[in-house]
Amino acid sequence: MSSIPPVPTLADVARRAGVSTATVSRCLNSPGQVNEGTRTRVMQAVRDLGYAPNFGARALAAKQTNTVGVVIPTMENAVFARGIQAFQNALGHAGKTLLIASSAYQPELEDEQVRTLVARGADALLLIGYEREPSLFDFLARRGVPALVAWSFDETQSHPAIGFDNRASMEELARLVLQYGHTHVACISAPTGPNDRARGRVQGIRHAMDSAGLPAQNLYLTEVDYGIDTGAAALRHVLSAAPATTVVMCGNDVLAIGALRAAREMGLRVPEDLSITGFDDIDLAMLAEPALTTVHVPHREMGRRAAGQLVQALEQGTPLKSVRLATDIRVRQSLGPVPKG
Amino acid sequence: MSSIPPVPTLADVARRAGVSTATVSRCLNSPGQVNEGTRTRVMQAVRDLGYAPNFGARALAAKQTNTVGVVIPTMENAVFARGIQAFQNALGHAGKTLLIASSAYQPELEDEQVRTLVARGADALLLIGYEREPSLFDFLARRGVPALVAWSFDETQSHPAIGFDNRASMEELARLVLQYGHTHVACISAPTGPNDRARGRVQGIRHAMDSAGLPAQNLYLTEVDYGIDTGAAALRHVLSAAPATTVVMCGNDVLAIGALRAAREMGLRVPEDLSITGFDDIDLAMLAEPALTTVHVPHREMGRRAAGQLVQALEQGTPLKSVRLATDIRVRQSLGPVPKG
DNA sequence: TTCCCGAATGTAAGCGCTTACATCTGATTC
DNA sequence: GAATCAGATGTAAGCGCTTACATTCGGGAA
Repeated sequence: MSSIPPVPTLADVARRAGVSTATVSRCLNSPGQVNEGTRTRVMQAVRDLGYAPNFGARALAAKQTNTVGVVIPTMENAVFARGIQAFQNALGHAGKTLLIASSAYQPELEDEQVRTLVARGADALLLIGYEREPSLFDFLARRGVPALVAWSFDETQSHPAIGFDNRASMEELARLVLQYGHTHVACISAPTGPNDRARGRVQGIRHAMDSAGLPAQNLYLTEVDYGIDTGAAALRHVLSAAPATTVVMCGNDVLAIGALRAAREMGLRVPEDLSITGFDDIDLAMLAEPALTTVHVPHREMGRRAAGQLVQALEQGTPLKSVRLATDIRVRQSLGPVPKG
Repeated sequence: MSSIPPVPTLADVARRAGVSTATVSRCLNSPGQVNEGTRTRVMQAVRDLGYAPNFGARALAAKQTNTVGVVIPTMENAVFARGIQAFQNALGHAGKTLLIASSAYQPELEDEQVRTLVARGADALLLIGYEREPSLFDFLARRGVPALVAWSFDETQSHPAIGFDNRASMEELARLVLQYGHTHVACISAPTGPNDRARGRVQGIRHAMDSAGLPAQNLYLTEVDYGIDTGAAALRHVLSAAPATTVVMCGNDVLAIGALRAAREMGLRVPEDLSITGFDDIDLAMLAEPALTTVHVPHREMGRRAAGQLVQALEQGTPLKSVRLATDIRVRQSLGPVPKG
């Protein structure tokens, strides 16, 4: 592999520039401390040799890796891709690199991946949602790894988080739905078991209906995995299991798009025969036919600010603070009044 | 921060289990070598102490980080998100972690990010497209870092790659388009300057037209940045700059979706008044109205196989091999015959 | 001129782990 | 019962870098 010319080390550079390794190290890390002439000589040697510092050695000696980890359900969900892209950009500007692990929505994997990321040298972490073993947070605290929860915000939770209140946002949308006169609501949700975000959204609907004096059985809830096809299948199921349904509130836009497609395939007009809503406001939401009424979430801002906080925590030791971001309802064509008759 | 109980080290575990550090290390890395009784005792100590290995030390001593890097234009493009997600999954199964950098399509950033990734300890790399300084490949070779190009395949290039032939795939689609009788083609492409994939696609169209005996000026080419809105704007521009156009071939589906939207806004029926095609076959392509005729690319397979090759290269020293993946045309409604009259 | 001080540089001690090699144990063989 | 051997474990030498501390040197103050 690394045949004749072995990878150069700091010592090689030092020898070539006629200085000590300490000076080379200083040139690289705090150039201000080094006399200009020396510095140019050293940098030349670095270039000549094609030197690049050894990561492990640097991490070991400096006790930090300049790496931040994130555990994400999946990048295939545009919602995460968007937020994480912004997160990564901001991190890059601060000289940090992103380490990614994905859990494929399997909760038992999540905790393990957090540990893996820490073992892989993550200086700080971003976690999606609160849902994890308390011992995990202990572990992170003990190791001094700042961890910020994102995509969720719940004032009853103590861990610092940046996100929005899933429950309140969905409740707001549900209120709007009820104003349109709907009384029989179906909800197609992602599995709520291991997912505080999905759960919060369902609670929001429940609460809005409750406040409006509608009985619990007027909400028909079904849980399916993430996907367009599963959303489509769920719509068919809902309409046969709860035929009185006049509006289907979906836990996210992808499910809603699936539902929309199924409705079209079944010959139902949206919103004349059936209303459908989403959550997230992905690009697709606006492009769908009819365009989807949904909850807009500031994913990019969330990613950017999450990075900012983590970088500050790492560099200045600033403690993490919870931030609640505002969401807003995007009223488009997929929601309409209750069909007459 | 890491207050009273300092982070435990291998030595702490060894002491508690009453063995040497070597034994603990072996328990962790090759458990088979250790007597079962000893192993349970050690593992118990590991758990009691909440020990997790120090990454830097491990990397330094073992000379590898089990980390693979990728430089990606952006995760917000579903095409990359999909492939990278599959890549990451496969890597995870092999015990490797993914390090991500994104270039935001800025070529000058790319090379620097490759170096950063290497300095951050990436054992191997995945690069999108061939387009980079030759010295970069030298650098990687000298450091013994296997690097695989993805999303492209070009037999005239020597570097190992896994991907598809952008030129040939687009040429195939263009042939189909010409069969429909179109003679005045417009192409909305991503910037071809720093992007061999975009360039290949344009060449494919050129070549098909050439073979069909159509003059070069019958192709109107415009280049715009990635995005739905830019695609929409480009369509308006194309139709005013080249009014004879009867088909718009877009360099990717996102641009095509934008074009579709603009056409709708302009009151044009697709495909009756104007045909539009895409490339990539993202989810959106099938859901659009009308559904998009496009080139289907096996992104997930590409990601999975890229991971496989890199892992093999790392663990068995298997040399990287170029793989050409097949694409196929998905004929849907957005392409139709030339409008009469 | 002598002394002191700060800037520039050098010296060397780890950082926590892996691993080649050495040692020890008990079973197996003759 | 001695010799042999394999399996289990211990010893200790680094891996390449950062950084506290030591040293050197030149110039300004006294």
